Amino acid sequence: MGRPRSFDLNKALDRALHLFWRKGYEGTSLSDLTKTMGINRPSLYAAFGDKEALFRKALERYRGGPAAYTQEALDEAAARAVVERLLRGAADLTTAPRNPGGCLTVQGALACSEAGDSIRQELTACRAAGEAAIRRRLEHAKSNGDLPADTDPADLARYVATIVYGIAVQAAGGARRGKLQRVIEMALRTLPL
Amino acid sequence: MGRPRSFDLNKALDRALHLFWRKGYEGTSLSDLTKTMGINRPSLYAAFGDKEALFRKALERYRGGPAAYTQEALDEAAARAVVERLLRGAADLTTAPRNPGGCLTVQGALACSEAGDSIRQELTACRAAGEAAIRRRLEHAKSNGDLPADTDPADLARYVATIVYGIAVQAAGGARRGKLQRVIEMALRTLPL
DNA sequence: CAATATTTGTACCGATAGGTATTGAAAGCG
DNA sequence: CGCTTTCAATACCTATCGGTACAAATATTG
Repeated sequence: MGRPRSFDLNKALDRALHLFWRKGYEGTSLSDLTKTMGINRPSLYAAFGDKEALFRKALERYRGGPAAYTQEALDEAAARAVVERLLRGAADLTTAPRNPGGCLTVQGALACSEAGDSIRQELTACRAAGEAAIRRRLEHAKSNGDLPADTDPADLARYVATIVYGIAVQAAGGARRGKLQRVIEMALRTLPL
Repeated sequence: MGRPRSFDLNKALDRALHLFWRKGYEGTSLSDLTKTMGINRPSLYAAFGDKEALFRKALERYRGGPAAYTQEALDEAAARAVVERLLRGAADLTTAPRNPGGCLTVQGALACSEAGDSIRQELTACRAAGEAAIRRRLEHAKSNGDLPADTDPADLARYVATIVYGIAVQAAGGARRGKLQRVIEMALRTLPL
C-alpha cells in the first residue's frame, strides 16, 4: 500500500551506472544523478540509500549486466578459449559505442579523496576477485592437463588481468576496438597454451 | 628586490606532485595542497597559478623526474632492451615504496567531472605522446633490421603501452613489485624480438 | 468515503569546494 | 632611515557538495 513509485528502479539504476562509469564515483554529483535518473533527491535516497550505496548497487548491476561476459568466458571448455574470450570481451565492453569508454571497476575510483576511499577499496577488491576467479579456472585447467606443467596459473591470471586493465585504460583514452584487437592478437600469440 | 619567498619552489611542487599522484586531480583539494606544501593559499596562487596550472607543473616535474626512465629506455641500443627497460621501469616506478602506488598519467584523471575534463584530456594526450615515442623508436629499429619485418611498430608500441597501463592499475591496487615482474617475464617471453 | 501508508516536490541544512581582497611583514635601494 | 616592492596571513567570497525536514500528492485498505 501507499503511493506507488513513479519510476522504474532498474532503468534509474542503469542511468546511474552509466554516469558512474563515465565520470567515476567522485566525479559524479548527486545533481548529475537526479537529473539523469529523472528523479529527485529524496526519491533517490529512499530507493537506493546514500551515494555510496547507490554506487554499490550500480556496480552489482554492472557485474550482472555489461560485465557478465566474464562468467561466460570462465565457462569455456578450453583454457585458451577462456583467456581469448576474456580479452575479446574486455575490448568489446570497453569500446562499445553505447557504453562510456573504459571499465567501471578501473576508472570508478582508481585514485580519490578520503571520502571515496571505501569505494576505491571495494573496486580494488572487485578486481582482485575477478583475477582470483581466473586463477582458479586456470588451476582447474592445469589439473586437467589443459595448461603446460611449467606454467603458473597465478602468474598467467595476473598477466591476463593486467592486459584487461591496460585495455580499459586505452579505451578510456579513446582507443578504438580494432586497435585493441591487435593488442589481443599479440598477447594471444605468445601465450603458453 | 622585495620580500624573498620563504619556501622552496621545487620542494613544494614535489609535495603537490605526490598528492596529485596519490589522490588524483579532483581528489586533491586546495586545503590538502596548502597543508602538505606548507604554504597558504595566496602563496600557492602567486607561485603556481590556479589548481589546474599547478597540476600541469606537477605533471611536468613527474615527467622530468620519476618518469624520466622512459627517455633512458628509449635510448637503449637494442629494441628488445628498450621494451624491457620500459616495462621494468614501469614496475619499479609504480611500486616504489617512497612513491604513491600507480602512475600519475593513469590515475591522475582517468574519469572525472566536467571540471576536470581539461586535465583528463591532457593526461590522455600525455599517454598518447608516450606511446607515439615508443612507436617511433620501434620504427627506427625496424629500419635498422632490429625488428622482424613482419612486426608492425605501431602494434607493438600499443601492446607495450597497454601492459604499462595494466601494471599501473595493478600497482594502484596494491600489487607488489615481484608480482609485476612476473607479468613482465611473461610479456617479454612472447615478444617478436 | 475516511484512514493510512508511501512517494513526491520544494526548500533547506552545514560543510567544503576553488579562488580572492586586504592588510601586515620582510627584504633591497636611495 | 624612508620608500618601494614583493611575499605572507587572515579572513572572506560565491558555488556546490552530500544529505534531509516537511508538507502536498497519490495510491491501497477498511
